[in-house]
Amino acid sequence: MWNMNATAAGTPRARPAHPKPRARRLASKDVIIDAATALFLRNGYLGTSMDEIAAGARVSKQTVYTHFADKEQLFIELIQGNFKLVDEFVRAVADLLQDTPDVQRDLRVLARRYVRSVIQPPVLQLRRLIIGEAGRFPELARRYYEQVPQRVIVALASSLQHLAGRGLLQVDDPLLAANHFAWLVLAVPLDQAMFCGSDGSLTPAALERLADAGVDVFVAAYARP
Amino acid sequence: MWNMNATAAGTPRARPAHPKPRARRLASKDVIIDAATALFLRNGYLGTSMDEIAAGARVSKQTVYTHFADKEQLFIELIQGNFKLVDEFVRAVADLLQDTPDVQRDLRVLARRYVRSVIQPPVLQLRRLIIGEAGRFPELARRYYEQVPQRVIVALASSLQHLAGRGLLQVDDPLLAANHFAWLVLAVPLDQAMFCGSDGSLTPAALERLADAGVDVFVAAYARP
Amino acid sequence: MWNMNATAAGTPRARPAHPKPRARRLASKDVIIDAATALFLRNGYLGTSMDEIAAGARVSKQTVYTHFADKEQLFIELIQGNFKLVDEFVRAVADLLQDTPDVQRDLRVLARRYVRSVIQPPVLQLRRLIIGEAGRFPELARRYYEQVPQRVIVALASSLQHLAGRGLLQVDDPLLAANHFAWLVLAVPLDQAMFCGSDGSLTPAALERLADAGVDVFVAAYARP
Amino acid sequence: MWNMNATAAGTPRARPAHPKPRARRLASKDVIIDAATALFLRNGYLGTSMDEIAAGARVSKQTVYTHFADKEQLFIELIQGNFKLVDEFVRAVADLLQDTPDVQRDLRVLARRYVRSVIQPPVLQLRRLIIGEAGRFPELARRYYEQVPQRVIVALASSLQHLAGRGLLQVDDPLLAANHFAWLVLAVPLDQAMFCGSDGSLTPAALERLADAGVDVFVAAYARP
DNA sequence: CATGAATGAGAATTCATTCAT
DNA sequence: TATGAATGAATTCTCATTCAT
Repeated sequence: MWNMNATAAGTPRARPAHPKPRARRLASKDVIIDAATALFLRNGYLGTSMDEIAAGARVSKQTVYTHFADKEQLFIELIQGNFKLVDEFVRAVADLLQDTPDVQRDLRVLARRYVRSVIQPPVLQLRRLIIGEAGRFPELARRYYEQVPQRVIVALASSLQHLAGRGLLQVDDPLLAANHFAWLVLAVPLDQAMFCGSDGSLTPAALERLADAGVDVFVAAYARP
Repeated sequence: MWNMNATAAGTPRARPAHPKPRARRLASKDVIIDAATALFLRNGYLGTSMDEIAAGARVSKQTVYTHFADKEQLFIELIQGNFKLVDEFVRAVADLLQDTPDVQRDLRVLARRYVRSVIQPPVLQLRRLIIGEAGRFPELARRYYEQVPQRVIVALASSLQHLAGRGLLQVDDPLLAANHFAWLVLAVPLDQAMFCGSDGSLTPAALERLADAGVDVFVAAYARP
Repeated sequence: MWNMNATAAGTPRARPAHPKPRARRLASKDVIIDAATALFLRNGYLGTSMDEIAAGARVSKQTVYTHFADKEQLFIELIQGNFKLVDEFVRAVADLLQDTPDVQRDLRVLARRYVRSVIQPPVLQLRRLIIGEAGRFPELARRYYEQVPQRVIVALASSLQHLAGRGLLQVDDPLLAANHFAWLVLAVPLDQAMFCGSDGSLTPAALERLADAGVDVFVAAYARP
Repeated sequence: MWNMNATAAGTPRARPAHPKPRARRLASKDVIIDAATALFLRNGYLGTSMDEIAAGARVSKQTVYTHFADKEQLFIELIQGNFKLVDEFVRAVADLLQDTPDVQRDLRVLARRYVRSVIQPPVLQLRRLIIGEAGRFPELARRYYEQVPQRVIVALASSLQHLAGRGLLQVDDPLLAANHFAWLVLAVPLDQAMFCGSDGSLTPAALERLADAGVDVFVAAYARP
């Protein structure tokens, strides 16, 4: 199972300092979040009932309401708990491009990691879910946009600017350049995944080829002449 | 209201030979589709009730069921009726690039038209809706992907290949090049629109700037040296 | 298919004297009755919808209402049309027992014919249907009781009285004796059939054994000493 | 009202230790069953709506659904709860015939009790209901047949065999003999009741005369010569 | 903190019946 | 006579939420 709260959920269970009540309390909240996440990602907001969530968490319905004011709050809290999914990749961006001797090679490495980190079922489902519920939760969608994909773009922009400073690239608008890089690399498989699930031709090899091709276009356009 | 069955619906209303019943009969299906479309686009599949649809169409609920077997069929039929939205743009692609003397200028014209045709509320809402319901209607999402965005890509690819034949571009993989063009031009505003609705900074001027910048990158990478 | 209106329905189709309209008129009513009968027998009164009947008769719903004022009338008319099912057997009773030289042998013959004529799917279904709807159509159930099973009892009683007159049986109350005969012979398989459908152990051989045993008891009790 | 869960339902009401909630909790299921039973017996399965049941039990519709998965389950559970109706009579059979000095007299006593226990509105309604719904609930009908009427027959057969062992009757096939006894005694009023409700000529005196006459025929045929 | 029972509003769908052609 | 479209009321069942324990 894909547990996006692995870190948060694992901790309290791992150290039962206060033997039962605390452990149980935290556990039940996490259990609820896990169950709800799985259901929301699969069936959407309206397609998921509080009954199903309680049943999935093996908890009474009222227990769900003890932890979350209502369905909306549960949904919002749960979705926001997944914003940290990109943290790792964002950290990697700077490291990778910092002092590279070969821009194109390392951009390829970065591109492949980028694609790999985004094109995985939970991330894609989350993206579909948030887009689909953007009408019902506009604020949430906006926050996701800013804190997840945009944070990656900002990190990329910063690194590209650094490379430009080293004279390796010609970058006038770093944010725009970061967007061009990101979409040249990611747009094709991501768009396909949005509509066709994971049953398309998205083999790892195909993803790498697409990423490489995107990097080549980027370099051709942005490399210092 | 945004009526995607304009052609079909318009005819009988324009020709009220048999005053009422005929008009009523033929009209009711279209009226239902119009009402349902507006509601589905705004509130999603589960967020829209058959009662609301009937009320919106000023028709009894059973009349809805006389025309459509059930909610799913209504949804599917209605969504598929919107696939023809891109027809016009697809036709324009070939015309625009056929015998252009200035590739970059005409690619810019095309890019602006492309962005303008996609970044408009009904198209965006439809895209959000289909992505959000891709789990519930996978087949429908797949068909949309193939018949709407992919058809544009195929048309673009064909035109780019033509330009390559004329020695104006260097294109090895026309489909990939078409994708690069499309996403360089469209991805930034489309992605933002998916999450942030139309309340972002998507002024026409900003859209044109983004489109132009995308074209420039494309040309820098794909122009014959 | 089991068409209990075979005689009535067959005639008009067989002679299309007035080519179309008359034939069609009569035909459509019969077709409706056939379809409705099959459905009512299988699914009961409430379990059968006018839509299904119209569909089964390949006729528009309004056509059904042209021939029958409403669902109740259709049901009543249709059920009453089946009362004549026993006519043949009633005629046979008198013939069989009139001048018999061997009472026990001919009572056995009669008993077997009786069981055979009752234990057949359409008759059983009709019986279940009328019993099940006796609360909704009490008058209809009463009429059925009098015109179908009671007519057989009356016929039997008359024949038994005749045999008593010939000094072959000792019969004080002919109707009661007829009932005793009928139920000794029929009750076991009929009761089982009411509850267990036709999937019980009601082989023809078993039916004959039961009938014979019932006749033996009857003769033991009613034979002139 | 005719409450077949008398035992189960009576206990909590009689002992209101925890004043309300406990009583309410346990009671509600029984209250629902009582209301549903009355309605199903009167109007049949399809003729009874869950709304009516809830209203009859003065309970919200959802409360009905918390106790019973769906209408079918409610119906099945409720019907099966009535199978124990014959328990008392089955116990009486053995007691009555065990050491009788006068077979005919005690068979008459038994016959009258038998008729009286079967020819009473709730039993008759239940029988009609199950026969009427045998198409929709074949398994339920089969179980009823085996556990209610057949259990009586088996008990009767056992007692008849006992009497045969004492040399008072001549019984080759005890089950068949039991059936003959049961139907000689019961068939006439039961068949009439199935079709004509309780408004027929089924006075207690008439029932006794019929029962006695049936016993006489049985004895005439089965008494040891 | 956790529970089982309860609720009222509303979901999709079907019903018998009628109207205009 | 026969039709297709339309209706309003009713169907079974589910929803998010709350109460008393």
